[in-house]
Amino acid sequence: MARHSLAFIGNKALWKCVVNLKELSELLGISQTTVSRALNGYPEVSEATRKRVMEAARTHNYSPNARAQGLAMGHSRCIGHVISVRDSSEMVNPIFGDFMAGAGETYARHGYEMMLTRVEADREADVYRNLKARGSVDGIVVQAPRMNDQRLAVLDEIGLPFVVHGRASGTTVPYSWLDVNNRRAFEEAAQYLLNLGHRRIALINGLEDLDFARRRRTGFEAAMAQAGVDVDPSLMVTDDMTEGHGYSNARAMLERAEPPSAFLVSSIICALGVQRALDERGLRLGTDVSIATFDDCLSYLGNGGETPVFTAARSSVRAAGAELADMLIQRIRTPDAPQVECLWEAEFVVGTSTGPYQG
Amino acid sequence: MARHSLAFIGNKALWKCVVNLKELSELLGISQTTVSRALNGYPEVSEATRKRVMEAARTHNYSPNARAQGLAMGHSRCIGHVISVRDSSEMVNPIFGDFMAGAGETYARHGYEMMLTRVEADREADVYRNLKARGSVDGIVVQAPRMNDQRLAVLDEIGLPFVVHGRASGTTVPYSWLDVNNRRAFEEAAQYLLNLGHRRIALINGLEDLDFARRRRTGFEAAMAQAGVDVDPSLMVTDDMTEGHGYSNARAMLERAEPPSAFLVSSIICALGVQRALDERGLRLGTDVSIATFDDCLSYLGNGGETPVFTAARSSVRAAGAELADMLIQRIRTPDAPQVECLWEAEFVVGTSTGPYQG
DNA sequence: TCAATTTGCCAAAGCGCTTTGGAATTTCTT
DNA sequence: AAGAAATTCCAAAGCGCTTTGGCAAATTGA
Repeated sequence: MARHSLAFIGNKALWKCVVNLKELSELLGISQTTVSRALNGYPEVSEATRKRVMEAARTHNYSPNARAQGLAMGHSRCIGHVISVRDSSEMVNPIFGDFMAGAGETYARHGYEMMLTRVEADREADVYRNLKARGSVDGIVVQAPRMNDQRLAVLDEIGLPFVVHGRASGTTVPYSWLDVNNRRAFEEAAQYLLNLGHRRIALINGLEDLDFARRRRTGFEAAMAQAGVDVDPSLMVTDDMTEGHGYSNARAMLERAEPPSAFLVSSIICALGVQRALDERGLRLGTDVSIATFDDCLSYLGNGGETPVFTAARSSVRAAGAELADMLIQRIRTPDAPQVECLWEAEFVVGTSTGPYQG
Repeated sequence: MARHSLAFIGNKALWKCVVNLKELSELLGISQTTVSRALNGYPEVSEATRKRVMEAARTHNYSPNARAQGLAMGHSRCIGHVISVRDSSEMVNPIFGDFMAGAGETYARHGYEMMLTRVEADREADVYRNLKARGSVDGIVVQAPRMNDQRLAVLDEIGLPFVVHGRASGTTVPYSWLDVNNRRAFEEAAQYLLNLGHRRIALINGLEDLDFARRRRTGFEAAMAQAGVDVDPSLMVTDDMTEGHGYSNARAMLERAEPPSAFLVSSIICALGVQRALDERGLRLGTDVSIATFDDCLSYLGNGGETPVFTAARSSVRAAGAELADMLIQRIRTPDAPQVECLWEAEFVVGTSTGPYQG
């Protein structure tokens, strides 16, 4: 057990950056108890000594050992996030970085760290069990819930606090969630396209075992039904939301006898692929063919400015990360508080990617 | 200290998922020592008891508490990654997700977790100090090193093992790194464009306080010089690598009296923006104007297949993550081993985004 | 056969922190 | 001035694990 030891107590020759409570207390000639209390703001210590202690802590660069502290206090001050990778596609969700940046901001403010685990998509439950058993995290953020997701039941059973980004239709356990009103967003977007005169509208959706994708389709179908337009099932595809899939699906549809005049797409990345398919056929975006999309406000894909490129239902995934982190921390602090449910409406913005149907 | 306690030892009514070593040993009527040794594969325990112990551990869902284990052993089995956010741009690096997925794979195989911290780009050193002082991580992966990056000196000083994704020109401390040969990659790409007859070639680079961006420019300039072509400084920009910046920079250049006939771009995301600028002006990609780019092989931006869209220098950031994770674990295990330096050559692929210069 | 190993197990110390239950010391009452 | 009440501090126990140093019992050697 190589522990960096103090060469000379009372001398200046302290080991850089590794002072522990015991050493600090010896240095000050005060008990560990008092030092600990002084640093943690307990009232049983005079302001004079508190000042002295805090100063010493600063000059000697003391920070309590996180593991020891956690062991003593029974928590880890750590939140678990899980990257699920489907061995089939190996795709990493592009929203991941922005979501984490948002969450990380909140965590930092509350003194939490975030712990990441990568796992194959069907073994997530094992990871949760393990994180709980090892006490590695105090809570978990569940991303991309699926239809009838059994993960929530597992988390509920093992008693690990969690919040969900999205919702999981068909799950019976109670849980806190934050979601965008995906149904409504896509209904609205579809209505907008319909109002422009489009009838053959294609839906390029995410994988429909994901709950949000299913909701989006529902919204799309509702708008179409309301307008009395039949949905051509062959114009609805569900696929990984990559640029490549946007391209290939759009291309296939455009090659058909009756190509769509508008596309409703699940993400900007995917929409860029659709756009490429248009370009390839010499179709002008917003004139010959329209695209509306969902926009997660990814930081490297700005779709803002005066006139956005893409007509879109917009909701910041980064803000969602920040808010969910807050919700989880509340949940951890007050486990008996009622579950929180939070439905955000997407903002619909009109860009240059849509235009009236050209007879 | 709410600790879930065992209701009835010896009875079936064990608290789900929370058995500790002591309880397990009492359950088995064996000392903690022996149970611990049995589970950790020490030889001082008979095969019979080992079997018995391991079975009990499995049925009772026992996993050692990570913090207690870490405290006793003096490590955290945890690797730190830092998300730097420049308050100016607030951009999250889009390669982040894929890099983490690659690294996570390696970590999982070796029993490490990854810990994420978000921090403003100029306060990274503080975070490193804190991670070290609190003992939160056993090592760190440094991403996106800058010119004369002082972070490496800090890490070296505080004795926290680290590896670097990229290199930091002007740093004096020794360190292990893995980098793509960015200079060469851009030299090769520029040469390719030059061989196609292009002379007015624009460089849309990343921020040049980042080391890799500087190297890319060097490569570009070398190729131009070698071909005897003067570089027009106004055709070289350095900016955040977003789609928006790709668009706006390309647009500005295309509006000029003497627009470039080819673009050399720092990332596919950025290249998509350039492409948009071309479309807007009715310029055909690969015919009227050529684009060559760097391709990090992001999982959601496939540029593969028979004929890639973009002519590109290609190197998988995911593979880099996996390899760097391996390097760091080696470094932690054998701190006295010599530093490892690893230079990967990008693979140059020809796509449809480039074509001969149209006099 | 008896000493010398080896085998299989255990009690206890320690990792660095928090917190309980006092014990001194000071200050306040009357 | 003496007892009550704060105030200020401390020793020690405990969080759940690993590891040291030993002690019996089983095995071996001559």
